[in-house]
Amino acid sequence: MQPLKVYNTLTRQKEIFEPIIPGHVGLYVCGPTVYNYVHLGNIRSFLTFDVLYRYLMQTGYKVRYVRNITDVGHLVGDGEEGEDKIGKMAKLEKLEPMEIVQRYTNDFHKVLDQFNFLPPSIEPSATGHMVEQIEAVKSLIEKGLAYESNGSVYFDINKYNEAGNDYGKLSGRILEDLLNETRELDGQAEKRNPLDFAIWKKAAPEHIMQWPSPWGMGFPGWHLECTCMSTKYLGKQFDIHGGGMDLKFPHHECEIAQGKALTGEEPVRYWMHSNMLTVNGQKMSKSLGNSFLPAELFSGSHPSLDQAYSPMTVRFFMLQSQYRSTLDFSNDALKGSQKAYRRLINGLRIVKTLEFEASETPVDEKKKSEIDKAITAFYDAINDDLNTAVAIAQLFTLLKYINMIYMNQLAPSALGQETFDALKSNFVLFFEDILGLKEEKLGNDESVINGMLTLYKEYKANQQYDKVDQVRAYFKGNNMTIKDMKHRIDWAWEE
RNA sequence: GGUCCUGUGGCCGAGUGGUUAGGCAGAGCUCUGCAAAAGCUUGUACAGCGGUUCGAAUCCGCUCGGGACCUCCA
Repeated sequence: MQPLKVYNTLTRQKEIFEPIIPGHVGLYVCGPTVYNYVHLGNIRSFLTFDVLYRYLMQTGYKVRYVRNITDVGHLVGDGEEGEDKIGKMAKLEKLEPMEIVQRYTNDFHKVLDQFNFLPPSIEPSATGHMVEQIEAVKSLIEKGLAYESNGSVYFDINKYNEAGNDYGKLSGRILEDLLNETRELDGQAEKRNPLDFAIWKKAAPEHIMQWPSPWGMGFPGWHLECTCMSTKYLGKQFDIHGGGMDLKFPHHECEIAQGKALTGEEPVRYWMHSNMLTVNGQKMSKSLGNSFLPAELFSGSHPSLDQAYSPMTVRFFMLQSQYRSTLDFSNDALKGSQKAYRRLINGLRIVKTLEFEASETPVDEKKKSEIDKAITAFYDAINDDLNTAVAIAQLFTLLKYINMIYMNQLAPSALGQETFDALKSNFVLFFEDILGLKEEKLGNDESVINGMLTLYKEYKANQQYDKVDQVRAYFKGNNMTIKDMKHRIDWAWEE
């Protein structure tokens, strides 16, 4: 089996993952700014790191997974006129800022739960770390890497680079290029260099979220919270930092600068970025107005959807591509995923009931070897920078054998006890524990189903075919289908 | 304009220079009262043009198309 490799944005290549402390992993992922509902694009990046988190734990690491909640400091614009996103929504909706935060945090948690994401180990909020942020600003000023200007404090890019650092290395920016392209933004006059970014912003009197500081009333800059919280909970240097591609610049670039400036250490070993979800080839984003809310997807209420799609269908759909590729979102693609996902959950139901039976059938080395290979290939795929698409392909190989055994087309003993057991346990492990998929109950409870199934058998035995058809129609009406096999009769979720 | 990514069969989507990715849809077969499910078989492919190579979807160049970041965005 291959060792785990991840694509490190910092070095632009896949690297073998080696934690700083053997057996332990510190993982930080940028969470949402809770001023609005999370949309589907956001979900993709949380999904990527949910799978990573699950897999790391599965392979025996003790993982501390920190994912923040941004509840202040994220500006609508960048200049002096920039409004805090939370504050803006609070004004619009005539609510306390913390009501906004609570409402959308609740929604966020609900949606994540629907998608079967594991909760992080720590979920810190920016407002809960005001002291740390103010201390960080003080410290940066003392080090001469930040300066106060008209009640705001800015990070000094030139000083930082003069000290031997390389602002722009993560996103591949060249300082002069950035300077040439700088636009006329409000508040630039306060800065020594147009590229300097705010670590503390002076608040106008009417600004509803503000805190006292040595520089007057204000609020922290967006990038600072992640630096403070990751350092506090994971240390000066930690293993993995994740987020969407669109956060590379400026957010993550600024995090590196702040971290390095504060502690003298490179804050992160492996930077991982998930790619964008697209709609008709274009990035899904709130500002473009082409984003889908999870709730709209689950109900099918979005105008461009022609049916509802369940959370697990969507999760599966996203896992069919590799996280560093863009993924295009469409009805046709989702329908295909729904069918494929239901085939797999039918397999999941079946595999849990399969028992090994010794028989005269000799071991079929070819089949045995194909299963063993698929299991190894699954791990190799995940280890190859979380290639869930290739991993899922292995699941279908395993599914084929599960179905064959179930349909009496293959005797368990043809695989030998060991491979049979591996088939059973790994299918469940891969599907539920690593990919984080689960069976969704689509219809009635089992007692009703079993009663109807008994009726079906009776009608079938009596050759009452019109009644048989009625029972079939009942099942179909409940998202199920009858499996009328030679040796037994059972049901499955309709695909 | 700068930096970077990308163009795979009807659709989605993997692909480390030579060996079937996979899924969905389509066709045929087995099974079936008829179906469904399941299994088996199967067609259509690497944007275009050059180059490197014994051999390229994969490397290089050019052309055309799509996209991302450079401003808030996962």
